[in-house]
Amino acid sequence: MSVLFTTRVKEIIQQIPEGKVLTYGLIAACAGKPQGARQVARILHTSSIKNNLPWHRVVNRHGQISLKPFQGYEIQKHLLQNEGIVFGDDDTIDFDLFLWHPDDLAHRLDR
DNA sequence: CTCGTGACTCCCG
DNA sequence: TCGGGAGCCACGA
Repeated sequence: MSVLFTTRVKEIIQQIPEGKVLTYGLIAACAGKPQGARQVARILHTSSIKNNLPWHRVVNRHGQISLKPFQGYEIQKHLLQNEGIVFGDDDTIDFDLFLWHPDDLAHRLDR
């Protein structure tokens, strides 16, 4: 509430632990804009370089990498696998195992 | 300030 | 089941 949407997005992404992932929509919702998934992607794209964010831990709501092949797809997949995340036959991540569940999410919204 | 773009998501047919 | 269209809004030029 007291901070910018952009700032929140960065904070949330930085808090994602290794071996876990989050979706664009979820991050957007946590940051206060359930419809801002696309903005998360843009913020991520621009801020990941400056702030050195773990952008590879962010995937779309299907549990798949949104990037197209030769556009970062392989890199992200490699980084995730390197952290212990497993991809299914359709390059899908199992949310039951790897989706990050923020503990104090509700509490975080008041910050 | 205005305009174009996009690492998403939802809704319909 | 799957593809196309529309909405969303931050960022860079």
